[in-house]
This record gives sequence, structure tokens and C-alpha cells, in this order.
Amino acid sequence: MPGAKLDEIDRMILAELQADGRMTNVELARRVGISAPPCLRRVRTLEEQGYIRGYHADVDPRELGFDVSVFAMVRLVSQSEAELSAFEARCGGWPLVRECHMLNGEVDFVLKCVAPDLRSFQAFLTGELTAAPNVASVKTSLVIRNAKAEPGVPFDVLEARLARKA
Amino acid sequence: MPGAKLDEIDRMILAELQADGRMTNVELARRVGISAPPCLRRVRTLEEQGYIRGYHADVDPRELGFDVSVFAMVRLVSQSEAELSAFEARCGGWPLVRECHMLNGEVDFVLKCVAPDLRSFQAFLTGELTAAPNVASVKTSLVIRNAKAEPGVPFDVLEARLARKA
DNA sequence: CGCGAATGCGCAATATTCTTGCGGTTCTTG
DNA sequence: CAAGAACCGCAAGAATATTGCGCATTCGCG
Repeated sequence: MPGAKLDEIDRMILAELQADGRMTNVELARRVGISAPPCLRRVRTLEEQGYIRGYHADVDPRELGFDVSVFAMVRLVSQSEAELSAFEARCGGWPLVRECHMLNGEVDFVLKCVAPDLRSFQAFLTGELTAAPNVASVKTSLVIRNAKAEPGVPFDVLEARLARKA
Repeated sequence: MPGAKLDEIDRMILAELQADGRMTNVELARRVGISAPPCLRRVRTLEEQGYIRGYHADVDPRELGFDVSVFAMVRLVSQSEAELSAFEARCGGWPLVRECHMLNGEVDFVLKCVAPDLRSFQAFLTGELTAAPNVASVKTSLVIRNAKAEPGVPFDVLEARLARKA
């Protein structure tokens, strides 16, 4: 079902808006080769059907004084669904935790955190995260730098897949 | 220096655009309590000064048939700057790798990857990633689900910091 | 074949937004 | 206290978004 109802123009629209979410509809229409009205209708449809979940400004944390990013690997004592949900809920309440992914394998969760400085992160780590109920262990790694940060979908792979089907 | 030149309105603008990057300028102006022209001027300034790096549509990978997300922890043989850069460059060429973060500690890099299915990810893992030069070991974990995914800045923390300074 | 029905395009018109130029006000500073 | 800088809001013109409508192509099916 997913991807079935999208033609090439739709995929071009997604690629363009993924690259620049504030592109005007006129410019977008020009790039994908149709006129503005049908282009806008396609965008609306993509939004309604969940292909586009939203639009967000990419704000630089460092410019705002959040100088440290950290990955935290969390192991829980109990992995019952109730406990998993409880931990997720707790993460939702921690502003420093920006992403929370449940994993398979030894580690139960990986968290991406930001903080103004190392000191405040340590305070959060020892005072909140490690101290939280059901948390067995936490391993943290500072992010030195990041070479690639493109959330979303690799459209070149998508096109390769579709070509293979045809 | 970072954050120094931003007043409360600027921070409100950043928060609003982080939440909804396609908000019209008039709506944004209304929410932050000023008229449209100065609001637009502020946004332009925030963009130029790097507080806003860009705008992106949040495209749902699953809807497009990318059903698996994976975190890969990579260790290299050599951590010389040349080798680190070389690995980063290689990551840039892999479409399935969406994020590449260099870490301190035992693991040198964590990669966030997506793939249409487990089979194609395995093909990438064994055929590309593990086989790459200088890669010592790779540990992967499938993402079961994610409870939180809000890249960016926690503005409530930011305001707490500023309040502390005052 | 051939006839609806459905889909999707583009044109045109209106509504909304963006963008710029221009004073006016407040705050800083010497 | 005066000159200058910074920033606001108003107003107008340009650009964009949005809607309604008619037409072409495609598809399903008798």
C-alpha cells in the first residue's frame, strides 16, 4: 500500500519539500513541471495521507548555546510493555531528550540528548536518567561532530526500487 | 556570543517555526505579537545569522516503503583525522545512511540508517558498511518504535537558562 | 468498440500573503 | 540634550495561494 499511489511527480514534490520546506508552491510547480493549482492539490493530498507529517525549521542548537549533544544507551530492568511505555512517557517529559528510540538487542533505548554544557548534562544524567525507576544502566557518548544529518527518505534509493519493480 | 543577541520575540519565532515551518508570516507575526513586516525582517536575520539552518518537510519513511530503521555503532581500526574524514565521506555517499555522528568513547561513529526491508539492509551492511576500509566492527540494532522525535532545541530549557542569568 | 465516470490538468479570478519604502518612536551614547 | 541607531507599524505594490470551472485523457465495462 505505501508508495503505491504515488507517481513520479509526487516523489519529486516530496524530494523538493524535504530539501526546502518553505519553497513557494509556484517554484515547486515549476520544478516538477506542472502548473501551480494541481501542484498545491498534490501537496495537500500528500499531507492528508500522511506522507508529509509536517514542516519544521532546522534550528541550530549550538547557536543557542546548546553545545553538547549526547547519545545515551539505556538498559532497563524489566522490558514488559508497561515498563517500556512508562519509560517512553518519562522521556517525553525530559526536555533535554530530543529523540527516544526503542531498540532490539542488548540496549533497550537510545536517546539523543542536547544540553547547554557538560555540567548540566551530567546533572540530568545522574539526577534524572540514571535515577529513574527501572533503569538498569546508561552508557553515554558525546557527539564530537556530525558529518551527515538528513532525516527523511533517500529518494534515489526509492527510485532504484521502483525501477526494479518495473 | 550565541544566543546573546536574541530577545524573547526572536526565541518565540524560533519556537514557532520549529513547530511549524510553513506557518505564514502573518500568522507568525500574530502569535509573537508584532506586525508582519518586522516579523519577516527578524526571520530573515535569523536565517542569515545561522540560527535557522533551513526548512524541511518531515516525510514519513514508512509510508514510502522504508520499513526498517537501524542504528549502527561503528568502530574503526585507525582514528587518525584522515581516516575519520575518509569514513565520513564514505557515509555521505551511502543513501541508506541518513545520519552520521562521530562519538567519543569506544564506538567511533553511530549511524542512523533506513532501508526498505531487512534484506536490503543486510545487503548494505555486509556488502558495504562492514566491508569498507578501516572498519573494525559494526554493531546494529533495529529500531522497534520511537516515542519521541523532535530534533532541534528545547526552548523551555533555554528560557530557564536565561531566567537564571537574569 | 464506444460510452460514461473518474481522474487530473490548466486557465482565470479572487483572496491572501509577501515585500519594500517611508515616517515615527524609543533607547543609547557622547 | 542632541545625534544616531534600532525597531516598530502603516500603506502600497508585487507575488503567491486558493478556488471554481471547463477540457482532455484514461479506465472500466457493457
